[in-house]
Amino acid sequence: MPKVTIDDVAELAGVSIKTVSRVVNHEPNVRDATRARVEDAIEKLNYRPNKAARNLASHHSHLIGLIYDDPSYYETPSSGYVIRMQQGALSACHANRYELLIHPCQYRSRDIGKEIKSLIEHVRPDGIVLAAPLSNMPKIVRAIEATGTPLVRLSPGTNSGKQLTVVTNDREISAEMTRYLASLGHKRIAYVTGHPSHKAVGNRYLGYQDGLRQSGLEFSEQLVAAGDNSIGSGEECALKLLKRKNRPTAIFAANDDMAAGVIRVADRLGIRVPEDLSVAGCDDIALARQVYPSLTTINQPLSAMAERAAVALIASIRNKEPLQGVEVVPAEIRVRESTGPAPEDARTT
Amino acid sequence: MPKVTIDDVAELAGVSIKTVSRVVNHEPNVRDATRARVEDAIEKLNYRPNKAARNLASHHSHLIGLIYDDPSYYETPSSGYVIRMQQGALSACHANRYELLIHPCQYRSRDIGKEIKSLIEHVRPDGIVLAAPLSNMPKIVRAIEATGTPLVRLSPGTNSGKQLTVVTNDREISAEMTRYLASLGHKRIAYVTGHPSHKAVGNRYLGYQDGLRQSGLEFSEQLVAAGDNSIGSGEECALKLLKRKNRPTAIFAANDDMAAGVIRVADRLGIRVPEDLSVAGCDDIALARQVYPSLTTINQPLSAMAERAAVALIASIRNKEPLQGVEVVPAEIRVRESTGPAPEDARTT
DNA sequence: CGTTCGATTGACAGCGCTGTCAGATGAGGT
DNA sequence: ACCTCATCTGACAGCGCTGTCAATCGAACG
Repeated sequence: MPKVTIDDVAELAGVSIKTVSRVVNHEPNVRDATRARVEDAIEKLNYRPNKAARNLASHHSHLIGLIYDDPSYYETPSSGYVIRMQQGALSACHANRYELLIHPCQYRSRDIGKEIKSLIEHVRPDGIVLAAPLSNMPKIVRAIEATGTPLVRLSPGTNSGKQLTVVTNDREISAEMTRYLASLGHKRIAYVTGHPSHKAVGNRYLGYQDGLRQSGLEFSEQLVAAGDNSIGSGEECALKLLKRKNRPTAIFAANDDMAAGVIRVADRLGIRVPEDLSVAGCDDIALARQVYPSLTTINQPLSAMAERAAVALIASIRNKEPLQGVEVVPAEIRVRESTGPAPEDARTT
Repeated sequence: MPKVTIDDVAELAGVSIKTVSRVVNHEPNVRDATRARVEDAIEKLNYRPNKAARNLASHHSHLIGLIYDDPSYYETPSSGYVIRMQQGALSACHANRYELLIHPCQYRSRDIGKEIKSLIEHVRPDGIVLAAPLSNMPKIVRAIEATGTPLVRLSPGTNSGKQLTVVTNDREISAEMTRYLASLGHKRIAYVTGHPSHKAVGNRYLGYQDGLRQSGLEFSEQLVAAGDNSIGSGEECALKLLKRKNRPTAIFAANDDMAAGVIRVADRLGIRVPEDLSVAGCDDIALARQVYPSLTTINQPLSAMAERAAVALIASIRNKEPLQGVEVVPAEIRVRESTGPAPEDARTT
């Protein structure tokens, strides 16, 4: 691999190195003919710009940091979460000739603030994407802000405001799911709430209520059971809801694990899904496709959100414009086998 | 954040910048007193070396690439796999002031070779860790070799030899698991094989046979069923094995998914685990801890393997020594609830 | 045909560090 | 006191690129 430098390209193309630099960096003010000549030379020589030199001269690291909660401390589900975010962030970075540096971290550790600050000082990324639930922890957000590195937060529960925030439309899409169930003829649509500490999950509950209202159905505490996001809690809630004399014909759970629990209990009780009972979840985890019947659910556009965050970050670095506001990446309903028309005998009730 | 350069440190410490550089890079031939003085100055000024400048001057990128098969094309299980490798590689890199660049890729894509070559030429990592199953694909290995970048392969099925290879002791540990079952009094220990294309899984089968021999038990085709690594195939195999008149008292499956299938079937058949039947798996996926009873299994030291690979890579870059041979990272047996003493009435048979 | 002004191009000075190599230093031996 | 040799230290020349700013070009215009 004989090293090819910008000088070689400049010589072959008969221009100055500065012009080559302009072409490589897609800068304006290069005549088309010149650009073409330079591109030819680059092609011929198989020239690859040296990142270290570029970084040194430009005072940019061309690195984006993705900081998230280390999933290896938990059970699997969260690892899919991480992978998808990485994917989105990676594709945004690569499209812009940036690199992505991943940094899982344990927010429990006492010195997490110092740790992150030290990480940033050493690596000097040009920007940082901070994933939930870290995006909602003041200690961490402050540590990053203290370094002055541009920051985009993903799905923070609260909106502390300074930086850009990328969220999804939890409430609206949950309302839509509820309306979808209503449109199938369901009158008694129950809801299984999630862990109260999880903000997004709270929004889903509000969306459920919106959806009922929009469909002309009445909200009733009788049709709500409180889960904690686990499969087990989904089972308990299902049991509670399905043992009622006037049992619901549809159950909407705040996440897929609980929805899976509902299906499991229905199966045990001899209630057919979706003929006798429609079940809907939220998150579209792999499990949603693996259970039988497969689960109608709401996807979480994690990849798209991370991508959006990285793109915004890079754009703001380029334009030297500050990063602010809230960006919404819409989620979608994935209709699968677990939902269907309400049973005939329930439609009039 | 006023930028602190090496010159500032040199001035404060009253030495030349070269000496500061020596201290920062842990080079020898610096008097202890001098080193201490410089370290004080670094501390006082909160100096952080500039990576770009270092990379440029040293002709190293201080980057390690981790290339693996993009898990987002499959169902979840593999994402845990990726996370664990990332973890191991990350910790090795950070301990040595290297950064890790992740690169998921789809090996199906026709131009995968070119893609990887181009990636490497652009990024110029100092070394590459190549995960299974990519580590076993000649097209990919050749593409990397063509760039001249040092390479370490994880668990390649075959040993094409040139580069260092990090593997685990599949065969030995499977033999140990078999002996463990035998030591519990089991005489009829069945085996569920995995997908034949998967090399590691083949080694496990050999280990099973070794284990039987070492325990003085006879190998019998009657006690082997052929699965394909899926839960479903585990169920079929279990059905086949457990319907035999002289049914096995222990079943060892080549992976956890199939072992989970075995447990499920046993449950359906009213066979108690572990009282009537011991079940062992392999891989220690999250599922192994989630099923009831939890699964005795063999862990896959993915994190340790990736860490070892990165450490070896960095060491070889430092010493400019070539990288060769095979390194074995031992796996361990995780005893959980699914295995126990053989039933009394079977111990003599 | 001379001017004007934006578009295009190039000369040059670093960016902050490391490799090289020569020079300084000092412990130990004579 | 002087020499030797291993140890320690510093001067200096880049690494390959980008930012700055001045120079040049050329189409439009009077």
